[in-house]
Amino acid sequence: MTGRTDIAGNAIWAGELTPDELERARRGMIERAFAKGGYICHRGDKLDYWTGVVEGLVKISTISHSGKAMTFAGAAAGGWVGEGSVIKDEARKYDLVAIRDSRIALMPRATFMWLFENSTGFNRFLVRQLNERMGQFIATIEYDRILAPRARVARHLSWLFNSVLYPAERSEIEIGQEELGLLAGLSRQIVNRSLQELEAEGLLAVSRDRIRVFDVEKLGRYGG
DNA sequence: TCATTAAATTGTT
DNA sequence: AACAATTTAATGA
Repeated sequence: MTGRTDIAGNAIWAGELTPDELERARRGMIERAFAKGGYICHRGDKLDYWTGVVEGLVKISTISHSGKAMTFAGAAAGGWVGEGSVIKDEARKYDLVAIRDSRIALMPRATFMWLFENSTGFNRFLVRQLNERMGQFIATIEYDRILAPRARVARHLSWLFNSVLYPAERSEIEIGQEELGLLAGLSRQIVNRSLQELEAEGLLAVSRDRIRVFDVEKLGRYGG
């Protein structure tokens, strides 16, 4: 950890790149630490970096005109966000907030654009990711008003296990109930009750700071 | 290794 | 939001 980690080499898109491209990606890559509650960027900022979560948990959110906080998505370790703003070279349309102490990888816009224009593998990754997120946003629109808290918790959880966004195979994730509440836009109490209900249905098992999922498929379809 | 205490998280109201 | 119960981490005998 004192010597610098190979952020690029360990990134989920590293496998899509040629050795040459990967070497290029390594250049200028920065890693920064953010404390719990810290803003990685605010809406309106012009952040010239593509952002990856090395360790920790981040939420992508904004404050609506009515003053209500709204979370679009969460990003756990291994997730990368913000390519839209980087590609279009425009200000961020949302806040990036660390929900817990996190280590964030930053890829300079110049590097990102080079990969974007030269690496087919990198583009393959981007298309997959954008396509996957599109599906999530559509789901968000339909469920946000309609579905019960239980279903919201279920879907947010399933997203954290999304195999496209987080290729690493795993059956459990380190996340507290308060953190999950921040992601889903629900109070800790509601999350607690919802998790107990989902557990009673045999979809998952909760323990301290940890949730083990038995049926990701079912969670994703929950209530829909 | 075990016991004690402090801190963080979860369960309830 | 407040409070109790539970789990974990840290400390020291």
